[in-house]
Amino acid sequence: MMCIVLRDVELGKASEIIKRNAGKMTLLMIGTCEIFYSGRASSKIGAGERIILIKEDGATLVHRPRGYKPINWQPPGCHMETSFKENKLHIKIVRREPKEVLKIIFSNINILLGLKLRDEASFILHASEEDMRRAVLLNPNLIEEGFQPIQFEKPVTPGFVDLYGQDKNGKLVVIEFKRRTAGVEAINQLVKYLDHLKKRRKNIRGIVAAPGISTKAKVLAYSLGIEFVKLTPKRCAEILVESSRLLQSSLGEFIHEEKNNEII
Amino acid sequence: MMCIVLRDVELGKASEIIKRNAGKMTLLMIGTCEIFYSGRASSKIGAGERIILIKEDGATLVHRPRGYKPINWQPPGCHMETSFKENKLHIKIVRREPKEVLKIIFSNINILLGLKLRDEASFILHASEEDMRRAVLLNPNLIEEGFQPIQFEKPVTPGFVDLYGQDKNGKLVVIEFKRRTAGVEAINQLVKYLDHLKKRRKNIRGIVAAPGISTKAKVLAYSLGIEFVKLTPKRCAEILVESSRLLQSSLGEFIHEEKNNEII
DNA sequence: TGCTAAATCTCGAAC
DNA sequence: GTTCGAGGTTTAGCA
Repeated sequence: MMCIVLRDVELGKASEIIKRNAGKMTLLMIGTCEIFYSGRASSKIGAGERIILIKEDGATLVHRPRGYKPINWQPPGCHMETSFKENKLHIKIVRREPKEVLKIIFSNINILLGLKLRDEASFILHASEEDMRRAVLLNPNLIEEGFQPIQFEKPVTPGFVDLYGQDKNGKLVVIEFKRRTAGVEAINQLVKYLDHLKKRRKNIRGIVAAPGISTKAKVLAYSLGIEFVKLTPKRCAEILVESSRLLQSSLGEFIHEEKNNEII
Repeated sequence: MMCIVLRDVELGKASEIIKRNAGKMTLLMIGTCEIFYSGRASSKIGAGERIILIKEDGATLVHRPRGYKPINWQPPGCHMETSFKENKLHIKIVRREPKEVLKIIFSNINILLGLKLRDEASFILHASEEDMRRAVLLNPNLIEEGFQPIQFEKPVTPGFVDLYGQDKNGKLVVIEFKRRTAGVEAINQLVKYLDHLKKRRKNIRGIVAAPGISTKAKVLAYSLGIEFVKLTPKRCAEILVESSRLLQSSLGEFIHEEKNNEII
């Protein structure tokens, strides 16, 4: 990997290097700085030792020694200006719309890195609500015995991951999927949707499929006739992997990737 | 600042250094790795050059060369294990509850940093919804002419940033603040709250104070008799700074800090 | 501990 | 471009 590594670099020189490589390399600075932000909100923080990461696409992160979140940041697509004034290095990262400015003023840089990172790998994430839906389509018994899904070309209501079907008695069923413990909102969302459907057709069962249900949601669901079915995203992921395996015998290599998912 | 800087460190040695300093130093690794995650969801990504940041509190971030968000992460409070197996460096970061595992497997480390960062400065952020509320208290005309706020010791309903008052005709007014364009949820939230209040008292005006309102929310608000008042967090922040200035003449130095906010 | 709502939320899709 | 909903959301404030 091509990279620049400088220790205790003089700020004027750092300014040059940063200017020359902005947008071309990932820049990493570790040193003492003050930070000011103004835009959708405004913030400031006095001098302290921090890690500043400025990516090729302009995305900027300021990390303190603790915590998951950056204390300040700027999204990709920002423009950077640097200057060396009064023995301090000023870095200004500007976003156009909405207008936001992040100003980092270094009084000292301990470490300055310039990196050309190569990373073409594609990221794969499993077990979304859509994956849960797909798993139930593959294995309808996850909901209950005799459940038969009905698929439509397009979901009737956008922004509502759901599944229609009928139970063993032919009664219409609407399922709402949640990847996490279902709260009151989940019940309300389903009820709202069922109310809408019931204008056209009576006698619909509403089921919330989720790994758990909160106490309040349980009470509310009971009072509204909404049912709960325990279904974990993990189990669904397993089913998706399993079905991939079955396909493997006929399809061959396609699955190789999927198998790697079973980690730990 | 005390720090370790190593280039192209042999993986077995890296393992030793990481083990020795985990939880004591902020660790920064730049190199080629594969990553696996399993927990609330599961993910994987093949080999690529990335930046891995492991903080003293266990917070872990994996950054690719582009984008604001880390591709993988682990929150503070995690436990780390490292091992050197089959010529590769394995780092496992484990969260107890919920059970989550992040596995980083390095085939190469270009740069390894160990940092003892000192950062005791306190972070100050302005222009929250609470700031908007405070600005209206200072300058009630922001809502409308003749508006008079009524403050209670404690908010009547927790988890609802609002303000009571009466208009020039003495009618009760409830204001909900939003720092961004108000959507349908904002209207629903206020209506829900008003419905609750109306059990005791009729004739209440509901106002959403926000920098804008979405088309759907506008229609919904109109149909429900909810009013909209344009109010930007920026304007509110200005008012708070202004009022600080007025205080300055009598209070002296307290404001010095606030003035620094006007950056750009 | 559990729940609720905010966040400089970010991100992506649908309209 | 705007709006809307999901997110491994995270985080903070209370009951």
